[in-house]
Amino acid sequence: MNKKRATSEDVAQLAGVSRTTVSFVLNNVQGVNIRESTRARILKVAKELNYMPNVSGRKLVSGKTNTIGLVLLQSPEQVRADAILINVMMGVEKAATKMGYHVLLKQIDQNTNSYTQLVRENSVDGIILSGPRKDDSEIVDLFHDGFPVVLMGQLPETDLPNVDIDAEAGAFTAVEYLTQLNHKTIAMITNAPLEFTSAQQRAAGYRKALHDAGIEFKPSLLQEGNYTPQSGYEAMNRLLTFHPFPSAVFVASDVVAIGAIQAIHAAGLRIPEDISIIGFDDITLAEYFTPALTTIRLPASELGFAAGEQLLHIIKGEQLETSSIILESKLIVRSSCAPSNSNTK
Amino acid sequence: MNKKRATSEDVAQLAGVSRTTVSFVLNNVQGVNIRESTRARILKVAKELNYMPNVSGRKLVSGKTNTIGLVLLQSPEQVRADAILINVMMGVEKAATKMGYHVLLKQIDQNTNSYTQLVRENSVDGIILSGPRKDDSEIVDLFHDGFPVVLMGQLPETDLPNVDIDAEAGAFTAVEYLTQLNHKTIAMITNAPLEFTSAQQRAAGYRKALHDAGIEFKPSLLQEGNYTPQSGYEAMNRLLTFHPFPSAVFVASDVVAIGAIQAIHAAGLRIPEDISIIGFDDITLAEYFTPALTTIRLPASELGFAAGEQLLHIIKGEQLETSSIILESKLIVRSSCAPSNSNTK
DNA sequence: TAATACTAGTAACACGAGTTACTAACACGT
DNA sequence: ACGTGTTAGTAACTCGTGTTACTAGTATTA
Repeated sequence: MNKKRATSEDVAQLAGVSRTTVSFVLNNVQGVNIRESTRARILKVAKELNYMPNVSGRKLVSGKTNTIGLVLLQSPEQVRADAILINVMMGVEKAATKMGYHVLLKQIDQNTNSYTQLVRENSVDGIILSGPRKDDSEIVDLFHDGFPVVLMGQLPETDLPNVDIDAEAGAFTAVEYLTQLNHKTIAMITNAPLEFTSAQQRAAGYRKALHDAGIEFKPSLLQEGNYTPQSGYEAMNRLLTFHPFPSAVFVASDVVAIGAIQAIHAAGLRIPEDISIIGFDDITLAEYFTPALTTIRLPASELGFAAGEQLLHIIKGEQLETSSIILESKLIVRSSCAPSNSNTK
Repeated sequence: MNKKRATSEDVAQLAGVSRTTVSFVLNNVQGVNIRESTRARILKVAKELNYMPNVSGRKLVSGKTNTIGLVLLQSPEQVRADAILINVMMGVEKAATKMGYHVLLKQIDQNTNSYTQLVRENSVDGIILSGPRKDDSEIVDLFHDGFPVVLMGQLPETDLPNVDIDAEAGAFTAVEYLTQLNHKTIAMITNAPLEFTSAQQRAAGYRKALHDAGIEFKPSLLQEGNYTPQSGYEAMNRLLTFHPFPSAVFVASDVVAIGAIQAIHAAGLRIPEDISIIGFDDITLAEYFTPALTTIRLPASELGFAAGEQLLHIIKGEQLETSSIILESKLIVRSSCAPSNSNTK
C-alpha cells in the first residue's frame, strides 16, 4: 500500500478549514451555516484527494457498521444441493446495496463457534439467518436482547420476524393439481428429513390436499429424501415396490426429483404415461429435464430481497407492517404430469 | 439493544486494574510482566462479562479489518446460471474462516459504482475478483498501488496473482477423449460469448486437440452459447442443419449442454448412438441427465479455497511460492459418449 | 447606540481499542 | 547505604471520524 489514503484532516488542511467544517460539509449536516464558497472548496479538495471516510473511524463513533450478516446454517452439502440459494443470496445483496449496506457472508458449521460472535464484535448491525434449527436458542436470545434479526424460514412457537415461502400452500397446490388430474394414489418424497420444518410444511400441504380430495393418507406413501438426487432415486425405488405403485408422486425438491425420474426410467416406466411427477423449486434446469418438469416456482430472489428489506427496516427502527412476510409460490405446468388413466385401483 | 456490550474499560474496572493491563493480558503480549494471579483475574472477569473486543476500535488502531472482499463481476443472470459458483464461494468462506477472517460479498453491476469504494473506505484488507473483464483497469490500478488482490480467472498480459482452472487443458482432455473414440467431425458449443476469456480458453483447448489429432478446424463447427440451456438448444439446432451433422459435440458448460441434449432429442436422435456429447463443469445434476453426462469436473470448492488462501498470504506479506495457481480438472466418464460408428464421412 | 440575533466557523470531547514510554516498589550485590 | 536490575503495572498518546458546546465577527432591531 504505497499511497496512504487521504483523511478528513488532509482535506481540512488543503482547504484551509478545520476538520469539523469538513465533516459538516461532507455529511451535509442540517442547521449549520457554511458559506457557499467554502462548501464548494471543500468538496473540490475532497474530490481531488479522492477522499472517502474511513469506515472504522465512522463505525466507532456511530456504533453502526452499515453491514448485515447473512448467516447460513446449512451444511456445506446442503448448500451445494440447494440450487436456489444463490438466488436468495443475490436478492439479499441487492436489498443491502440499495440501502448502502454491505453483506457479510458466514457459513456456520453445526459445531463450530457461533454466529453470536459477529454480533459481540460489533461486526454487523443485524442478521439474516437462513435455515434455523428448532433447538437454536442463540437466535432467540439475540432477538430478546433487541438485536435486529430476520429469519429465512420459520421457527415454530416464536414471534421472530421472518420471511418465508408459503411452502405448505405450494405443496397443497402441487398435490391438488394431481388430485384434479384424477390421481388417487399419490405419493410424496420429501426434500429433507422430516425433522426440518421445511419438510414438515410441505408434508402438511400434501396431507391437506389429500384430505380435501377425500383421499386417505398412507404413511407408507410418504418417503424421506435428503436434498440429493441419490436420495430421490432410492425413495422412488422403495415406492416402486408397492403393488400397485402410485400413479403420481409429489417430490418436494426438483433436485431430488431428478433422482426419482431416473429411478422411474430405470424401471422401464414412462413419465407421465405411467407415473406423473411434480417437483418443487423450479430450478433453472427443471425446464430441461426429460420430460420437462411440472413444478412449483419459488420466488427465490424476491425472498432474499424481502429478507434484506425487512432487516433494514428493523435496523432503522421503523415500524413493521407485519413481522412475518410469506411469499407465494406458483404452479408451473410443463409435461411431467398427465391425467390418471384410472387403471390404478 | 438493551444490554450494552462490555468494553475493555469495564473489564479493567471490575478487575481493579488499568485498561492497558487488560489489553496486555487478553492479547497475550510478550515481554510484559503480569502476575499470574492478576492475569487469571482479568481472564475470569472478561469471561463473566462475555467481553469481545469491538472490531471497529481494533480496526481503527491496527489498520486491518480482518475482512476480505469477494467481488462478483458476473451479471445476476450469469450468477444464476453458474451452477458451481456457490461452491467457489463456500471455498472462499472456508479459507477465510480458517484464518479468522470474514467475507464481504459484493455483486457489481456493470455500470454501478465500482468496487474500489470497498478499498477506499477501508472496509476490506484484500479483494478476490471473480469474472474479471479484459477492459477492467480498476483492478490493475489497485494491484499497482500495492493493494492485495487475487483474480479468479485470468487477465491476459498482466501479472496479477490469480487462481484458475486449467480450462484449456480441461477442454483439451474432453476433445481428446472424443478423438480417441474415433470421432472426426467434432463440434463445440461455448459456455459464453467468445469475448470472455473463459470461453476463449476452452475454444483454444478444443482447437489444440483437433490439431493434435490431425483434424482440420472448421469455424462453422464452433458455435457460441451464453450460459443458458436455451442458448445450447439453439446452437445445437444450428449444428443439426449441417450434412452430415457432427458425430460428437463438446459443450463447454453442463448447463448449456442440457439445452443441446434437448435439441438432439427433439430432432429424434439418440445420445450417444447418433451423437456423443461431452460437457464441462460436472454440476451436481450432470450425473442425472439422460443419459448421464460425461464431463470435465472442476474443483470448484478448491478453487475458492485456494483463492482465499492465496489472498491471505498476500495480506500477511508472506512470500508467494507462485503468483499463479492453476488447478487441474478431471475427466468424468459416464454414458453420453460412444465410439464413432465411422459412417460419418 | 446598545442589545440582540444570526453567520461562519472552531476547539474539544467521545467512540474502543493497541502501544510506547514511564514509574513505583522491591531484590540484589558490593 | 547506594546503585543497578527486575517486577508489575499505569499514564498518555494514537488511529479517523462524528458531534456538542462555544466564540468571534457581522447584521438587525429597539
